Amino acid sequence: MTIGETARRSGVASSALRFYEEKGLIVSERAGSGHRRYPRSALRRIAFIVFAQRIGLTLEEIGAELAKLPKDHAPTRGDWERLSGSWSKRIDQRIAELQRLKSGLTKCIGCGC
Amino acid sequence: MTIGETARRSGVASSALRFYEEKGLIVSERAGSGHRRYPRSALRRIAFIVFAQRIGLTLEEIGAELAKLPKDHAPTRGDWERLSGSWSKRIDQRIAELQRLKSGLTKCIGCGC
DNA sequence: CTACAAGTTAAAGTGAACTTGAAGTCAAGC
DNA sequence: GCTTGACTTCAAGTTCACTTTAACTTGTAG
Repeated sequence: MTIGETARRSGVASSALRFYEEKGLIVSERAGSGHRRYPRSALRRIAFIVFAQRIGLTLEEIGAELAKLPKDHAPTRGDWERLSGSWSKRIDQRIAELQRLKSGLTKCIGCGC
Repeated sequence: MTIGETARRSGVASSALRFYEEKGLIVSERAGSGHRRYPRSALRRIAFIVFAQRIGLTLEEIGAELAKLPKDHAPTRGDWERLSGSWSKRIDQRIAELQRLKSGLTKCIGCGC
Protein backbone atom coordinates (compact mmCIF):
# COMPACT_ATOMS: atom_id res chain seq x y z
CA MET A 1 0.00 0.00 0.00
CA THR A 2 1.12 3.56 -0.70
CA ILE A 3 1.44 5.97 2.17
CA GLY A 4 -1.69 7.77 0.99
CA GLU A 5 -3.80 4.67 1.06
CA THR A 6 -2.38 3.67 4.41
CA ALA A 7 -3.23 7.11 5.72
CA ARG A 8 -6.79 6.89 4.44
CA ARG A 9 -7.31 3.42 5.80
CA SER A 10 -5.79 4.08 9.19
CA GLY A 11 -7.11 7.58 9.63
CA VAL A 12 -3.58 8.74 10.44
CA ALA A 13 -2.06 11.51 8.31
CA SER A 14 0.75 10.69 5.90
CA SER A 15 3.01 13.13 7.68
CA ALA A 16 2.36 11.29 10.93
CA LEU A 17 3.15 7.97 9.29
CA ARG A 18 6.47 9.31 8.05
CA PHE A 19 7.07 10.62 11.53
CA TYR A 20 6.31 7.22 13.07
CA GLU A 21 8.60 5.56 10.59
CA GLU A 22 11.37 8.00 11.41
CA LYS A 23 10.92 7.04 15.05
CA GLY A 24 11.09 3.37 14.13
CA LEU A 25 7.51 2.57 15.09
CA ILE A 26 6.61 1.32 11.66
CA VAL A 27 8.64 0.11 8.70
CA SER A 28 8.15 0.30 4.96
CA GLU A 29 9.77 -1.13 1.90
CA ARG A 30 10.49 1.10 -1.04
CA ALA A 31 9.21 0.84 -4.58
CA GLY A 32 11.80 1.38 -7.34
CA SER A 33 10.70 5.00 -7.37
CA GLY A 34 11.67 5.50 -3.75
CA HIS A 35 8.03 5.67 -2.68
CA ARG A 36 7.06 3.88 0.51
CA ARG A 37 5.11 0.63 0.31
CA TYR A 38 3.49 -0.48 3.52
CA PRO A 39 2.49 -4.07 4.06
CA ARG A 40 -1.10 -4.74 5.08
CA SER A 41 0.19 -5.62 8.53
CA ALA A 42 1.23 -2.02 9.04
CA LEU A 43 -2.44 -1.17 9.54
CA ARG A 44 -2.58 -3.34 12.62
CA ARG A 45 0.61 -1.84 13.92
CA ILE A 46 -0.78 1.65 13.38
CA ALA A 47 -4.03 0.72 15.08
CA PHE A 48 -1.97 -0.47 18.01
CA ILE A 49 -0.12 2.85 18.14
CA VAL A 50 -3.34 4.85 18.09
CA PHE A 51 -4.86 2.61 20.73
CA ALA A 52 -1.84 2.87 23.00
CA GLN A 53 -1.80 6.62 22.63
CA ARG A 54 -5.40 6.88 23.77
CA ILE A 55 -4.44 4.97 26.85
CA GLY A 56 -1.77 7.51 27.53
CA LEU A 57 1.51 5.96 26.40
CA THR A 58 4.08 8.17 24.73
CA LEU A 59 5.44 7.26 21.32
CA GLU A 60 8.68 6.27 22.99
CA GLU A 61 6.91 3.82 25.29
CA ILE A 62 4.93 2.50 22.36
CA GLY A 63 8.14 2.00 20.44
CA ALA A 64 9.56 0.02 23.34
CA GLU A 65 6.43 -2.16 23.39
CA LEU A 66 6.52 -2.76 19.65
CA ALA A 67 10.17 -3.73 19.92
CA LYS A 68 9.02 -6.71 21.99
CA LEU A 69 7.17 -8.22 19.07
CA PRO A 70 8.93 -11.24 17.59
CA LYS A 71 11.12 -10.44 14.62
CA ASP A 72 11.16 -13.97 13.28
CA HIS A 73 7.47 -14.26 12.40
CA ALA A 74 4.43 -12.14 11.81
CA PRO A 75 2.91 -11.30 15.20
CA THR A 76 0.07 -13.58 16.19
CA ARG A 77 -2.97 -12.60 18.12
CA GLY A 78 -1.21 -13.94 21.20
CA ASP A 79 1.77 -11.69 20.57
CA TRP A 80 -0.48 -8.64 20.48
CA GLU A 81 -2.27 -9.74 23.60
CA ARG A 82 0.93 -10.21 25.54
CA LEU A 83 1.94 -6.73 24.48
CA SER A 84 -1.13 -5.00 25.73
CA GLY A 85 -1.62 -7.34 28.65
CA SER A 86 -0.09 -5.04 31.23
CA TRP A 87 -2.29 -2.16 30.21
CA SER A 88 -5.36 -3.35 32.01
CA LYS A 89 -3.77 -2.30 35.25
CA ARG A 90 -2.74 1.03 33.85
CA ILE A 91 -6.25 1.70 32.60
CA ASP A 92 -7.75 0.68 35.91
CA GLN A 93 -5.44 3.04 37.73
CA ARG A 94 -6.42 5.92 35.52
CA ILE A 95 -10.10 5.06 35.92
CA ALA A 96 -9.64 4.96 39.67
CA GLU A 97 -7.99 8.35 39.62
CA LEU A 98 -10.81 9.82 37.58
CA GLN A 99 -13.32 8.38 39.97
CA ARG A 100 -11.47 9.87 42.90
CA LEU A 101 -11.42 13.20 41.10
CA LYS A 102 -15.10 12.92 40.36
CA SER A 103 -16.00 12.21 43.94
CA GLY A 104 -13.78 15.14 44.83
CA LEU A 105 -16.08 17.36 42.83
CA THR A 106 -18.67 17.31 45.56
CA LYS A 107 -16.09 18.53 48.03
CA CYS A 108 -14.60 21.95 48.38
CA ILE A 109 -11.54 21.98 46.15
CA GLY A 110 -8.33 22.74 47.91
CA CYS A 111 -9.63 22.50 51.44
CA GLY A 112 -11.67 19.31 51.45
CA CYS A 113 -14.36 20.94 53.56
CA MET B 1 2.65 34.41 51.08
CA THR B 2 5.80 34.61 49.00
CA ILE B 3 5.95 32.73 45.74
CA GLY B 4 8.35 30.25 47.32
CA GLU B 5 6.00 29.43 50.15
CA THR B 6 3.08 29.20 47.78
CA ALA B 7 5.09 26.82 45.63
CA ARG B 8 5.96 24.63 48.60
CA ARG B 9 2.42 24.55 49.87
CA SER B 10 0.79 23.91 46.55
CA GLY B 11 3.41 21.58 45.18
CA VAL B 12 3.57 23.69 42.03
CA ALA B 13 6.94 25.16 41.01
CA SER B 14 7.51 28.90 41.34
CA SER B 15 8.21 29.10 37.63
CA ALA B 16 4.85 27.50 36.94
CA LEU B 17 3.12 29.97 39.27
CA ARG B 18 4.68 32.88 37.41
CA PHE B 19 3.58 31.25 34.21
CA TYR B 20 0.01 30.87 35.47
CA GLU B 21 0.01 34.46 36.58
CA GLU B 22 1.24 35.58 33.18
CA LYS B 23 -1.69 33.67 31.69
CA GLY B 24 -4.07 35.36 34.08
CA LEU B 25 -5.01 32.22 35.98
CA ILE B 26 -3.86 33.57 39.30
CA VAL B 27 -3.20 37.06 40.63
CA SER B 28 -0.77 38.48 43.14
CA GLU B 29 -0.17 41.73 44.87
CA ARG B 30 3.31 43.12 45.13
CA ALA B 31 5.32 43.92 48.22
CA GLY B 32 7.19 47.25 48.17
CA SER B 33 10.17 45.29 46.93
CA GLY B 34 8.32 44.14 43.85
CA HIS B 35 8.10 40.60 45.16
CA ARG B 36 4.85 38.73 44.65
CA ARG B 37 2.55 38.21 47.61
CA TYR B 38 -0.15 35.63 47.15
CA PRO B 39 -3.28 35.63 49.28
CA ARG B 40 -4.14 32.39 51.06
CA SER B 41 -7.02 32.00 48.63
CA ALA B 42 -4.53 31.51 45.81
CA LEU B 43 -3.87 28.03 47.16
CA ARG B 44 -7.44 27.02 46.47
CA ARG B 45 -7.27 28.51 43.02
CA ILE B 46 -4.06 26.62 42.34
CA ALA B 47 -5.57 23.40 43.65
CA PHE B 48 -8.43 23.97 41.25
CA ILE B 49 -6.02 24.40 38.36
CA VAL B 50 -4.14 21.22 39.19
CA PHE B 51 -7.40 19.34 39.62
CA ALA B 52 -8.79 20.57 36.33
CA GLN B 53 -5.58 19.67 34.55
CA ARG B 54 -5.76 16.09 35.81
CA ILE B 55 -9.21 15.89 34.33
CA GLY B 56 -7.82 16.97 31.02
CA LEU B 57 -8.64 20.64 30.64
CA THR B 58 -6.09 22.93 29.02
CA LEU B 59 -4.87 26.01 30.83
CA GLU B 60 -6.91 28.09 28.43
CA GLU B 61 -10.11 26.23 29.33
CA ILE B 62 -9.25 26.50 32.99
CA GLY B 63 -8.75 30.22 32.61
CA ALA B 64 -12.17 30.50 31.02
CA GLU B 65 -13.68 28.60 33.94
CA LEU B 66 -11.91 30.71 36.53
CA ALA B 67 -13.14 33.83 34.78
CA LYS B 68 -16.67 32.76 35.72
CA LEU B 69 -15.96 33.17 39.40
CA PRO B 70 -17.60 36.26 40.90
CA LYS B 71 -15.35 39.26 41.07
CA ASP B 72 -17.35 41.02 43.75
CA HIS B 73 -16.76 38.56 46.57
CA ALA B 74 -14.48 35.74 47.59
CA PRO B 75 -15.74 32.57 45.90
CA THR B 76 -17.92 30.46 48.13
CA ARG B 77 -18.10 26.71 48.17
CA GLY B 78 -21.13 27.03 45.95
CA ASP B 79 -19.19 29.08 43.43
CA TRP B 80 -16.53 26.39 43.17
CA GLU B 81 -19.14 23.69 42.85
CA ARG B 82 -20.94 25.45 40.04
CA LEU B 83 -17.62 25.78 38.28
CA SER B 84 -16.74 22.12 38.35
CA GLY B 85 -20.31 20.95 38.06
CA SER B 86 -20.15 20.16 34.38
CA TRP B 87 -17.06 18.05 34.77
CA SER B 88 -18.83 14.99 36.02
CA LYS B 89 -20.02 14.30 32.53
CA ARG B 90 -16.60 14.86 31.08
CA ILE B 91 -15.03 12.48 33.56
CA ASP B 92 -17.71 9.88 32.90
CA GLN B 93 -17.06 10.09 29.19
CA ARG B 94 -13.35 9.58 29.66
CA ILE B 95 -13.99 6.66 32.01
CA ALA B 96 -16.33 5.14 29.47
CA GLU B 97 -13.70 5.47 26.78
CA LEU B 98 -11.08 3.84 28.94
CA GLN B 99 -13.46 0.99 29.69
CA ARG B 100 -14.11 0.55 26.01
CA LEU B 101 -10.39 0.52 25.38
CA LYS B 102 -9.88 -1.97 28.16
CA SER B 103 -12.48 -4.33 26.83
CA GLY B 104 -10.81 -3.88 23.46
CA LEU B 105 -7.66 -5.35 24.95
CA THR B 106 -9.11 -8.81 24.84
CA LYS B 107 -9.74 -8.41 21.15
CA CYS B 108 -7.28 -8.46 18.32
CA ILE B 109 -6.18 -4.88 17.87
CA GLY B 110 -6.81 -3.49 14.44
CA CYS B 111 -8.96 -6.28 13.14
CA GLY B 112 -11.39 -6.96 16.00
CA CYS B 113 -11.11 -10.70 15.47
C1' DC C 1 3.55 15.73 -24.23
C1' DT C 2 1.28 18.02 -20.76
C1' DA C 3 -1.09 18.40 -16.58
C1' DC C 4 -1.66 17.36 -12.16
C1' DA C 5 -1.95 14.44 -8.18
C1' DA C 6 0.88 12.03 -5.07
C1' DG C 7 5.27 10.97 -3.40
C1' DT C 8 10.27 12.26 -1.66
C1' DT C 9 13.67 14.82 1.73
C1' DA C 10 15.39 17.98 5.19
C1' DA C 11 14.47 21.59 7.92
C1' DA C 12 11.70 24.67 10.15
C1' DG C 13 7.34 25.78 12.49
C1' DT C 14 3.46 24.86 15.98
C1' DG C 15 1.25 24.77 20.47
C1' DA C 16 0.96 23.34 25.06
C1' DA C 17 3.03 23.79 29.42
C1' DC C 18 6.59 24.79 31.43
C1' DT C 19 11.82 25.32 32.66
C1' DT C 20 16.22 27.49 32.33
C1' DG C 21 19.49 31.18 31.97
C1' DA C 22 21.26 35.73 32.43
C1' DA C 23 21.56 39.72 34.81
C1' DG C 24 20.14 42.09 38.37
C1' DT C 25 17.50 43.38 43.18
C1' DC C 26 16.10 42.47 47.95
C1' DA C 27 16.13 40.51 52.81
C1' DA C 28 18.38 38.31 56.70
C1' DG C 29 22.12 36.60 59.44
C1' DC C 30 26.81 37.27 60.97
C1' DG D 1 29.48 45.41 55.02
C1' DC D 2 29.23 40.93 53.14
C1' DT D 3 27.42 36.79 51.87
C1' DT D 4 23.69 33.92 50.76
C1' DG D 5 19.30 32.75 49.35
C1' DA D 6 15.01 34.21 47.53
C1' DC D 7 13.14 37.08 44.50
C1' DT D 8 12.62 40.00 39.84
C1' DT D 9 12.23 40.26 34.41
C1' DC D 10 12.72 38.84 29.78
C1' DA D 11 14.17 35.84 26.42
C1' DA D 12 15.32 31.61 25.01
C1' DG D 13 15.27 26.57 25.50
C1' DT D 14 12.73 21.93 26.14
C1' DT D 15 9.64 18.01 25.13
C1' DC D 16 5.96 15.87 22.68
C1' DA D 17 3.69 14.87 18.62
C1' DC D 18 3.14 16.33 14.74
C1' DT D 19 2.46 19.69 10.54
C1' DT D 20 4.16 22.75 7.15
C1' DT D 21 7.19 24.37 3.66
C1' DA D 22 10.32 24.23 -0.09
C1' DA D 23 12.28 22.17 -3.71
C1' DC D 24 12.00 18.16 -6.33
C1' DT D 25 10.67 13.53 -8.52
C1' DT D 26 7.11 9.96 -9.88
C1' DG D 27 2.89 8.10 -11.56
C1' DT D 28 -1.32 8.57 -14.25
C1' DA D 29 -4.96 10.35 -17.29
C1' DG D 30 -5.97 12.57 -21.48
